[in-house]
Amino acid sequence: MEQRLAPNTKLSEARLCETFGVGRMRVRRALLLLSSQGIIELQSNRGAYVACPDKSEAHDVFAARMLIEPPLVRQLAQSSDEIDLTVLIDHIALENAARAQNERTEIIRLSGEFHTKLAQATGNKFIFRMMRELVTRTSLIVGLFGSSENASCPDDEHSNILKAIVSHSPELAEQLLISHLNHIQSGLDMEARQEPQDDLAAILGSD
Amino acid sequence: MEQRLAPNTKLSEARLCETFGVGRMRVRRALLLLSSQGIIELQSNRGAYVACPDKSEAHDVFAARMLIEPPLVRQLAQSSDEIDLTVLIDHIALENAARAQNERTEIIRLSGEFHTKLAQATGNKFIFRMMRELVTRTSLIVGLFGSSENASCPDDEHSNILKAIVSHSPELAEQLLISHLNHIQSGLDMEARQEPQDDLAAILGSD
DNA sequence: CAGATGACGATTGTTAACAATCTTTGTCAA
DNA sequence: TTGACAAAGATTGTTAACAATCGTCATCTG
Repeated sequence: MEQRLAPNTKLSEARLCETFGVGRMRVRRALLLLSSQGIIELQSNRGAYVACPDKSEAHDVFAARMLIEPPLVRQLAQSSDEIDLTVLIDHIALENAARAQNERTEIIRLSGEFHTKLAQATGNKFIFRMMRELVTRTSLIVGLFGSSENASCPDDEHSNILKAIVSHSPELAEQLLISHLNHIQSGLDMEARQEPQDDLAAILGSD
Repeated sequence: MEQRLAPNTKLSEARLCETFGVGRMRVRRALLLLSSQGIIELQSNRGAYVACPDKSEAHDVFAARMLIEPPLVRQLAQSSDEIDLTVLIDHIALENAARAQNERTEIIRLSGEFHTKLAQATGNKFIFRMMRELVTRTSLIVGLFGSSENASCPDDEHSNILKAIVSHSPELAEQLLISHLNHIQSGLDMEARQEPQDDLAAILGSD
């Protein structure tokens, strides 16, 4: 969930085994699950490779989010009384703290997590799972195509969206989120893809 | 994809092995994938059981579909020129044929597939995968809570939705789909759950 | 007789050796 | 030098035996 592995990196079973100190069975099981989530790609008899989304896939991810998230925040804004949003308020604080200290990695992670928690706030397991998958993929894409500076979400758009939700302004919340997604997408440079550096442990936390 | 297994049925590895004539590895891999899709539930050291959605899960599934599908068909209706809808037209024909011959199993299967193909028509891999998962879960639920007669989708609502799409009527298409989902949901009897009969091969087609 | 206890059988989880496939490297010939 | 070909090495896929866990049933005790 942390985006720290160069796309197309080969994940050899043997290496993963000794890295995590587990048997090959566990590794293979984890790889299968990751591939079912589209995070890695399993090539028969050739090994596992970190997914490398292309331009078209990036477009699809944002199209899917543009389809789901606006109605989602609209719904949240309509029924935000029965819903616990303290988690999100705390989350905004975390984001600000990370931004204050300029911890780029943490900022990116938290930026994605905001949207995931937004979905989680609906209390709907399926909506949550769908958004988590889309956010994960978005992180991959931002890591690939994002320019170094504004790779994270623009400063306090999250805060504004949350404010619109708690103040029961569905239209405003929806509009802010649409703008937000557009900002993220337009912050990408679809041509020159840059390689992030390695760091195994992060993405494979789920043994 | 066929809903032919009583929920809570235990899927023993040994039995699956000899049923499909494959090694235990293949079976375990398939079970893991099915569990990641929420179709079965893996209990540690206790085996795999067909998922048994409860009232609350059923509610969540329909809420999720209600969130996604209306914007989806609206979008399809707006941009249906650049999109190939012949698959869906053919599909309607298949549905009618099955309905004419009163093949209940086939009707249910095709009814779900209509919605999946609707998502596929967007050409968006992620939207397709999300809808397929939701439709699969819906099939489980309809099989559990659906009364025997109207378990399938009402007669030609699919046809009307498709017509609205091809005639570029986003609002109409959206409204028809909402009604359609409501019809399905209100056709469920959330109290008395009835047991479908067994039939292994269907759901596990993906070895 | 009710409940607890322990052994047995069945099922799942794991490991390690084996087989199959792919990649690389080295050799040879054009 | 370049290309094809073949052998060696490395990696993945599979199988089968072993270990661990769970459920059941019989037995024992209060």
